[in-house]
Amino acid sequence: MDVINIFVTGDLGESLEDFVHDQRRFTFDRLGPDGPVRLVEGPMWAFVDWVLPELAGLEMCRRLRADPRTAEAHVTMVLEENDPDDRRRALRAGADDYVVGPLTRTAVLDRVLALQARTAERQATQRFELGALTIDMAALQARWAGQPIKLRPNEFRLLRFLAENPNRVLTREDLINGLGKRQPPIDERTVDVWVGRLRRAIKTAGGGNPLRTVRSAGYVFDIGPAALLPHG
Amino acid sequence: MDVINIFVTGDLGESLEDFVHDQRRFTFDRLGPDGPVRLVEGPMWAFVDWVLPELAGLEMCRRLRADPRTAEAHVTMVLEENDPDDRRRALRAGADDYVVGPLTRTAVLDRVLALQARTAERQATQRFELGALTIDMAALQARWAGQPIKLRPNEFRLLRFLAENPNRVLTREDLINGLGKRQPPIDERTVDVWVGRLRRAIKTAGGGNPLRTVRSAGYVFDIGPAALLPHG
DNA sequence: GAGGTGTGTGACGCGATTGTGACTGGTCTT
DNA sequence: AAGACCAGTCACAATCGCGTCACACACCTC
Repeated sequence: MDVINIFVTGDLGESLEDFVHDQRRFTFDRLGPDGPVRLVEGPMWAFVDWVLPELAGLEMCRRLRADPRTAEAHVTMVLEENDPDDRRRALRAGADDYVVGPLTRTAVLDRVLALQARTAERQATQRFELGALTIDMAALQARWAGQPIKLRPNEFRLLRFLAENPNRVLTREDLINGLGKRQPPIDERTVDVWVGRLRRAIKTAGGGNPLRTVRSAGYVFDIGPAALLPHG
Repeated sequence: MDVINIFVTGDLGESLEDFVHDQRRFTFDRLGPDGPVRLVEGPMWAFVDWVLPELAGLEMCRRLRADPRTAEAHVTMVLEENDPDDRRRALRAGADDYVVGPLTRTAVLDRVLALQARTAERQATQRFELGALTIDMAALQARWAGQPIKLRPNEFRLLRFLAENPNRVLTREDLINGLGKRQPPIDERTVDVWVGRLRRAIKTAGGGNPLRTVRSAGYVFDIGPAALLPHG
């Protein structure tokens, strides 16, 4: 079973316990001024308060990055206010991203699961599943609930690229670049046709429509974080 | 097309010209002791030599940070040797990072493109959590207590801008400018309609009303204890 | 070369989005 | 109490964005 180690500063540590969700075990630990209280194996996620009793959050952030035991951790800075300067400082101090507080259990799990899904699925290059959809990279074959989807080469590449970036709006430009079609230059509206054809192919195989249009922006492959969280 | 403006000190400036790579246009300029020779729009990247003919690199670095025209630039210090003390001094003087020279055109581009990609990735995963409200910039989606809010493009932009400046009264003019609608000129009363539509959308998703009207002034996104609670 | 498949593009039409003017009701001033 | 001022809301028209289709062209197969 996967183990995901979450470290938090501040009060949240007390109210969280180890538990299992979705085939993964989560452990929660406190993060003190001298680093993690306990050494662990596996991926680490750290949530660092902007203001700490003994130490500024930025300094904590830098220490995490400098310490080889924690240098690889994914660090999320917890801001109290949405100040652009603070955001910039946080990222510069080594944070990978940030949320604007207060930090709740939902916020933590939401964040970890969403980013986990995004990065983990991408690394399992051979075959990955997103809901009812299965994509087999080796066989160049996609299935919906076991039913094969008849896809043309370009449609498969499109589906693959969208599925590799779930829950993220990809502009038409992103998609053109992502499919490696920069040369010769492609009209952005052509992407609409690609998506239309892909949707029809999935539908023909009895599938739903995981591709959401975001007006005046692009397209997303939707797998809602709400679907991952039972308690909501 | 994206434009990336690169400023260099020292000799490199002569050998570089504007050119296009990877769908982006790069412009190269010299950085003199009095700052950039030319004013530009768009992101700026500065490469500062550790040793300069007229000026120490550290001092140049501080000047860049102090000058509002260049305060937002991404500053890379070019070191001759990999001395830890120098690196620390460079970062403390305001540099964002450093490379160990000599500086070649390839080094510059690699650096800029790599950092570009990383910050783009980070910005793409940005997410605010303001109490019950979640704004996911990657998915271009807002949620209230986990419940998706159905927003039209303009409403999303408005919510985003308000949430980026919480607890601050924004005039109708601020909002029009903040959404980038200076051209063609927009009637200020139109903002009232925007706000009305946004409020209704949040309410439809089961949310409260974090948008407070400030009579004869504008609107505020309220992040008070009351507004934070679901159904507040 | 004939037939078939895959793909990019322009055109068309529908529905969503959005700015605006008008009306309503509330609040403050005198 | 009357008037001035201000914000919420509605209906409507103009515009915009997207889905779709038919077609042209580039391949491949036999």
